[in-house]
Amino acid sequence: MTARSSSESSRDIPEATVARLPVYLRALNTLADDGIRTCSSEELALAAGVNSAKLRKDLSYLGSYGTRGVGYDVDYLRYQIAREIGVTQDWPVVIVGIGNLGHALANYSGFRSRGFRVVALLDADESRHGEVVAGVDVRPFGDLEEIVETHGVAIGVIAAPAGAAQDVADRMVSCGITSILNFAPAVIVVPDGVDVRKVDLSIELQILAYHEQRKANSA
Amino acid sequence: MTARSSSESSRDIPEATVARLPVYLRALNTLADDGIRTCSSEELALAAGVNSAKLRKDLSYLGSYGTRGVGYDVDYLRYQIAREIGVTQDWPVVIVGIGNLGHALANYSGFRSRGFRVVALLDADESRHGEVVAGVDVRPFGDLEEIVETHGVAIGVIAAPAGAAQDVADRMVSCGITSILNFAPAVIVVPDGVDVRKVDLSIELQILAYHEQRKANSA
DNA sequence: TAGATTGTTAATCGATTAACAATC
DNA sequence: TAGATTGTTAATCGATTAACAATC
Repeated sequence: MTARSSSESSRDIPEATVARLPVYLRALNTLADDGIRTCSSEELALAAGVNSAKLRKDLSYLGSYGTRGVGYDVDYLRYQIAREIGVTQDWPVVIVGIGNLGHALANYSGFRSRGFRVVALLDADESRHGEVVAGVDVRPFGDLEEIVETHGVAIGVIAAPAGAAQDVADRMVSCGITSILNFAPAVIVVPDGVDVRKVDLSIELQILAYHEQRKANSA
Repeated sequence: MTARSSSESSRDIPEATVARLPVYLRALNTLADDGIRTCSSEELALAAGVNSAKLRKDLSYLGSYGTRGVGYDVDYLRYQIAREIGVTQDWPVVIVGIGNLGHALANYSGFRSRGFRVVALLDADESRHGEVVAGVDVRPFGDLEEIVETHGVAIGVIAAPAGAAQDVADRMVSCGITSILNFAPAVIVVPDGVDVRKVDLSIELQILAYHEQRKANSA
């Protein structure tokens, strides 16, 4: 009775599928770079490192973009996935915290090539203000609101120390940012409607250590 | 009939649980730093950002380390989780590729504090050999085998460009490395018995972009 | 038409969660 | 004993996968 009417065809794509769409997009880009114009689900699955049944199931949530007996047109599927993810548009982002990691992120070419444009680098350390990193000015944290408004920033990246992460997140939210990528090794709490994803470098190593330890024990 | 006999009590911890153990460990460290000596599953779950039922279920795979009616001893549980993960021991790691990201990883304090010791930084670029980053020498990629043997390295980190990732992984595997953390935006293929985890910075941003786009569409 | 490959079904598997008996 | 909180059960939910009908 309360079905949302919409001209959009795709609805409720499972989270696990959403997380894999960028992987498929990257694989398609690689195939395109190699001059491949058509591929089967088997070939694309191989390039993406997943099971082909899973790939077809995932793609079926987007629509029916393949041709039975033939496969997928690389360029066409690439465009459809990019559109679905939203990377056909430009996403201005701000990075807060310009230590080693912030530096690496600012220079990361993978952002720009996928429509993410770093419009500002913010740091609490006054001595760094005015510095230029990767062609972008380092500015005071207090400029956040102005920058968010000027550029229509919806996505913020936290590369600040753990102790500052919650404060940074609070300020981001109050300025209107609704998506946060958190590299600080700290849990941050945000209101409903704000998405947070986190990347914790040492957690990934710890997961490997766990399995490594088990290998050693069973040897 | 083929049950493995072992003095170890914990068996077959689900992957989803393994991935959360480091999060619990971090939360416990934070509590300990705040001088808190005992906590309930509710309190720890809050600090870790998970549901308390899930936390208790997760901990139950390790054993029975709490006290009904009382809660968990922070130090004791911390030790048990650290032991289970394997971070009570020292893990020598090598990092291959010393660009911006490799630089940031080499300097990342969260590694050392959790028992991961960067024993070498390797780079194909000869002009960087001899350089010292974060107190560690940058050495030729060809030294990998010697370093792995000398230090007993089991874990390798790939911070090289995407195009080099598979080659680096192959070399790591042939030198005896059995766990790889891959930061290169490329799928790498390894033999059975070798664990790979990957961190792709731009994929996380793309997942946020997808949700951001949906918020905009439904507004 | 014959061969190939998609898109979908349905079975299985694993993860989450609320509820509560056990017990400190 | 009464109150609190764990550890476990069982129900639910979501994700994966093999198999195959649909169809190019």
